[in-house]
Amino acid sequence: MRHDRKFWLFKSEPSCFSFEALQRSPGGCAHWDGVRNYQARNYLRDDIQPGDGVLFYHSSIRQPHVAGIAGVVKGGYPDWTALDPGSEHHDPRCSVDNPVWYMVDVCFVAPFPVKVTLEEMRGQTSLKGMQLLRKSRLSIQPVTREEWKTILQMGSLAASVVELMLDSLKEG
DNA sequence: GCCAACGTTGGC
DNA sequence: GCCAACGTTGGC
Repeated sequence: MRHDRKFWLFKSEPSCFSFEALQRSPGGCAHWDGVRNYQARNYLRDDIQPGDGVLFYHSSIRQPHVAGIAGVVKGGYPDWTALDPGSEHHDPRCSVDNPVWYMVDVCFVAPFPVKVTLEEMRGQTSLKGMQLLRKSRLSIQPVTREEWKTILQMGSLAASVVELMLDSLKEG
């Protein structure tokens, strides 16, 4: 069993890219591209590894919530949308030699039988330390194993089963 | 739609 | 390298 798995929360506006859209993507997988914040970039480039668990969070809607679980299948590599003049994420400062921005690949793992809303998370004493509930507008945030387990429990997902699914994702 | 929080830009 | 101005995020 792997002991170095990390956990993350990825934010997305569902009108832009939803958890359901990830599920419908080819193979249930997609590039997590377009991130244009240095702190988030550093996590993508340096820390996020295949097999890591992702809480897929829907932001900027009436009831913000964690919609489900995704898994990382490919660690950080250059985000080519930054080089594409036709992309809305184009960044003219970037080149092949200096990509600046990075992305990872994620795959659908499991939806929450019960969506975990921001409001419910705020009500959980054990989640008081979560970055999401404190300051950050950061779109990629680390999540502790304890926070991960609490949120899975709130959403009626068995953490042990999800870990097995993340293991199998990692193995291909 | 408002606005607080906060990241980025650019003049000095 | 400071910091004011400005832009963006995202909950409400």
